[in-house]
Amino acid sequence: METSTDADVSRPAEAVYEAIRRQIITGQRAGGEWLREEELATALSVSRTPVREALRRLAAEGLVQHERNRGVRVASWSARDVDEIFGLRSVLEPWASALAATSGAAPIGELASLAEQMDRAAAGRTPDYDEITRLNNAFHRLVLEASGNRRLATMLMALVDVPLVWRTFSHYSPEALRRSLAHHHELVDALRAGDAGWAESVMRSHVRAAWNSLRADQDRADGEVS
Amino acid sequence: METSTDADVSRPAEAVYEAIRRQIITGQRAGGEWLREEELATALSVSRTPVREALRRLAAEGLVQHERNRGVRVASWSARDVDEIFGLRSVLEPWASALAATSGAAPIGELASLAEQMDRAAAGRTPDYDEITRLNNAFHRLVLEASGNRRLATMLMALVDVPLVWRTFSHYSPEALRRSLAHHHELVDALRAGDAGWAESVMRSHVRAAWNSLRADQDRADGEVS
DNA sequence: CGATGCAAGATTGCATACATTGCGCCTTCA
DNA sequence: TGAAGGCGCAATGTATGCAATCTTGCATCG
Repeated sequence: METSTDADVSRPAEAVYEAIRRQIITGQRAGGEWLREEELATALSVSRTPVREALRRLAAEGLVQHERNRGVRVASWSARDVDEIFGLRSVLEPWASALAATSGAAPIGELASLAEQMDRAAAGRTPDYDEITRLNNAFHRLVLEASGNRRLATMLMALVDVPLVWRTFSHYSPEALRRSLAHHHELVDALRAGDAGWAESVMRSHVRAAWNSLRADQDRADGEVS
Repeated sequence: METSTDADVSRPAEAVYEAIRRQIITGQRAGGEWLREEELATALSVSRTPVREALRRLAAEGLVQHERNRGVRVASWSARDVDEIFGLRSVLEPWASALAATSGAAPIGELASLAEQMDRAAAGRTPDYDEITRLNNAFHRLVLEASGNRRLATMLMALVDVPLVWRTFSHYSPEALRRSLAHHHELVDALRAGDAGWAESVMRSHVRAAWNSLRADQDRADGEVS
């Protein structure tokens, strides 16, 4: 599923995929916006062929929607989508955490370091939400990989990346943010202790708290997320 | 994820996708076998373009593996793959069943009918495994759709379809087969009763029993599954 | 004035031609 | 005789051209 980091940019198809993906996730492309093959091709200095390939791939991941003979448009997310994604995450990520706790493959040191870095990024008067998001993603990714189930990791990473569009952390209240950061530390402790039940429970709290923050924010702003 | 049934065959790309998929699932293409674009194109009377599109799609679903500049080969499944897939199913399908029990969207009548048809297909001296498999898939598909979570349904269907390669039911002992069929009826009852906990539990038993049957068979035959 | 039909433009879908990469085999040299 | 290097074939990756389809604007008719 090749998510954001690394990837061989030397091949056009890969570079195009990364470029378009980036534009969507950073919000440069609004939800519902049409992605024209020709336009992207000229902008990226390639032909339509690799562009088409990238778009099909993004469609498979759910970041764009493909309409036959009409084109591809950036996916727009409804409250239902949020519920579906967080529902899945609230089932799968706790399980992944439990597996990671007993697999012995969890990189405790790295995870602890990431948790601390997030603390620093959140300190001060104006939290660096982009940095927090980046670190948080890396954290979750490591946990998933430590589960030992590659398919689980692949499926979940696609789900975890999608919400990037929502700038999740910027919706958090200061208190919710502090709690979220504390969860990370607690999860590290649970993993270090090899306590599957504890790890599972912490992660479930973590995901459901995030879900709730987003939902609370939606109720105020209502309507489409992206 | 467009699985087997329906789908517009009028468009070449779709027809090609279905054709290749069918060849893999029916076992006409062995695991590890190379799928040459040119060969498929001439065999299906289209150009390489739609063939490439179909192959990329199959790669995204995990049915084939793509090696850069070398080609695409049919995925070969190890014991680890079996564990990963059934591990995921044993977490997600019970949850889907619980959702279906309370959503009120479960098509009880259809499900009951499918369960009975499976009984008939399994009766007699020589069970019709292909028919049982087809009905079983339809059954699981309906349950997933009734969960109301489209992403969950999509993700799981890809997982449920993959084991078709393994001819799961032909590995069952007569007793295991009877139990599996009984599970279907019990699940229908649980759904009819709207008892989420019961539905979840039955489905978990169902999946884990299937997992065990496959594993027992593997221990005897050992080695690669496909 | 509104609705319908049609035609032109735009865009995707497919086919084909060219470029690039990887692999195997043969040659050659130590 | 074995290993290293290069050449040639085959297959994928990319570019481009053509056909089919959809949208849109305008003209025409009721």
